[in-house]
Amino acid sequence: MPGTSILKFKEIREACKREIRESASRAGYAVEEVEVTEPPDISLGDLSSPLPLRLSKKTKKDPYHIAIQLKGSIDAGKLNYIKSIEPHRNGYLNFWLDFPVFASDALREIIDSKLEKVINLGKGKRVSVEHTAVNPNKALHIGHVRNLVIGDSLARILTYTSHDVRVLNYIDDSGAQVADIIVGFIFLGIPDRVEGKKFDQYCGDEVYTRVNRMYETRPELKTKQTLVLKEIEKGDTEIARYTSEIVRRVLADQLKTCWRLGASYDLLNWETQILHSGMWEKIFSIMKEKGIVKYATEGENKGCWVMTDEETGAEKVLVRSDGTAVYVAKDIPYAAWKLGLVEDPFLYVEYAVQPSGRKLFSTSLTAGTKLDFSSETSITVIDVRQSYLQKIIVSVLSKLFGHDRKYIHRGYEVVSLSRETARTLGIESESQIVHMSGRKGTYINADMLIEKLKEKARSETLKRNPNEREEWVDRVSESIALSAIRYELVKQDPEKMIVFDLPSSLMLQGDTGPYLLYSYARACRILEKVTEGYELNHAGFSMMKESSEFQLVKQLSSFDIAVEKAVEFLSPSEIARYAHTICDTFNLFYEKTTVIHEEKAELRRARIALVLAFKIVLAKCLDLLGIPKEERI
RNA sequence: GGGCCCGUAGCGCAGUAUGGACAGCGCGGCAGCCUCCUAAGCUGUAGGUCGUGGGUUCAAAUCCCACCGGGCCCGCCA
Repeated sequence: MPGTSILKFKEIREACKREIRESASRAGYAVEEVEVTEPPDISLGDLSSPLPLRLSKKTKKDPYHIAIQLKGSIDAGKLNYIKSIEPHRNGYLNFWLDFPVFASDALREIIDSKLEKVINLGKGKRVSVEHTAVNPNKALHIGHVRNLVIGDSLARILTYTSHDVRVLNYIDDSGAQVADIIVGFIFLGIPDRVEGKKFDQYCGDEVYTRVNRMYETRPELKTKQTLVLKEIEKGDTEIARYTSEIVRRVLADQLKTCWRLGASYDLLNWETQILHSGMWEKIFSIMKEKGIVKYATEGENKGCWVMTDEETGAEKVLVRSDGTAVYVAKDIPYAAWKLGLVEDPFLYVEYAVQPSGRKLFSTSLTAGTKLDFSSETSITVIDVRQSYLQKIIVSVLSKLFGHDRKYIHRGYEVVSLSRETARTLGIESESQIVHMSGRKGTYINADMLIEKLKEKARSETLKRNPNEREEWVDRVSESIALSAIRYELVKQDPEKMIVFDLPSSLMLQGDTGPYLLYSYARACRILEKVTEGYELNHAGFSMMKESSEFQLVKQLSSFDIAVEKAVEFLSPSEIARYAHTICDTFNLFYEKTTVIHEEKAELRRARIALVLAFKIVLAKCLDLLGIPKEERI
């Protein structure tokens, strides 16, 4: 088991907290939590505590005097890397780092470790992350990509922090959306083969939308949908087998997009198999025994099995009067399976080896081997519109099994379209935003967006590298396009809606993925030209004068703090923002100083170390965000 | 009717979880910087009643209450 890896900056901050607490206690103040933050300006020090301000509240003493008092009782010998401590008039206790000593040690631990060692936050805990889960009747649109990018980044971050991660992709192969395209193929004679277009796009763009338009003019078609759904639920009928074949063809194309976006999975969970596994019947009978569901003998839900919400008293139907389970009810056995709370009815077969090299398994009820995909914690990445239903699942699980395992809904807001972008799809709207709709065919397709981005990246790349081989240009354009789309959809707080605007999403400058790649390539190009080694002696760092140099060292040494936040809040955007911050500082450093042309050898070698450390940290961020790296763009 | 989320510069966002030192960044505007490690970069400038009103506090974008605006959810659909 690897030890917890803590970088220098956090270590120093924690040491300051401890020593301030002890100093306060020696000075006669009882203190529990000590806050130590970075001051807003470098002239105010490297670390700072507002504790004197807080103490003045209780004691009614002048905070400045408390600051002086605290400084007096601090045992400076216990604080490595701290050069000086100064009380500030405003009531802060400010700390200055001994920069040359700090910088050389901080960069050494980054360079020596290459950040390859995991950060041991998870202690090997088994966690499942479910993401993507696109209905297998259409191609991915940008909303699905937000889901994928959040989920995939989360899985990468959790793996890096020593969680034992299993990535699940749920395939709803028995839902109405799939039934719709089957209705189109079987009852409307729409061809189930297409030339010159991905099959998933064909199904979504042409078949699904067409069938839904026809429902409006020919309502009797809905009975065909019901028929198909019944057949799928029965299983092993001609229609069920045909549906399975279509679903697999759609999924194959969807996975191409997912893999292209850098995602990979461990397991495909098929809804039909969950349906046919008998898990629901078992759980349903336990729910009946425990009184979690009851049979409604009167009222509007007469003849249904319902669950009552204690808070509101509202009834939620779980089993219809015809005996079939509703959507959320089907999710309950799956959720219980994820957490290993029910006997696993599945066998597992290898479905594919993914481009990442990772094996992708599929559940099976008929053949395969026994494997263990259960987890102590399950994370389901699904948009906020599902919050209510996800809450029901949590509630049922805790009533059934208690609270020793965690079912977490990682919600995120949807991606909608700007009015202008909606207009390009032929939608006129009064409001500022327009929601995408698969049924209506109003969405931005993911493959299309990647291609547009790639095209733009290609022309920019050719401008800068006119003599490069096509193969190289193609690879770099692809990486730039992927960096753009992944960063765009992950940088924002998940709680906030993304209003997608086509022209601005095609931008390759500013706060974008390509900016990160550009910064990375800049660092690589410097290191490529370096003809000597780096050096981590104090002398070189003591010659540094630029604030960007000080800032960059501190920021690089704070990498683990960003990772911890990302894990704590299950929010990959923390890493995206951190990556952007270090790039800003690096580019400032690049403008203000020179590395290979620096004449003073010691300073030059210290700067080489700084660039190298930057490259290592940014590379790790890009890995965690699933963004491909290029040494030159 | 009940519940959840969002509201910070013209536009898009960070900062809110742990209240604290002048509210930051990107795009767009204007003015600049490539005989020098990639100008997909950098600098300067203009631009803000932190939705509104109250409250708590020495101190509020941050905490509490109310209200306003926007989005979403509350189906024997999935």
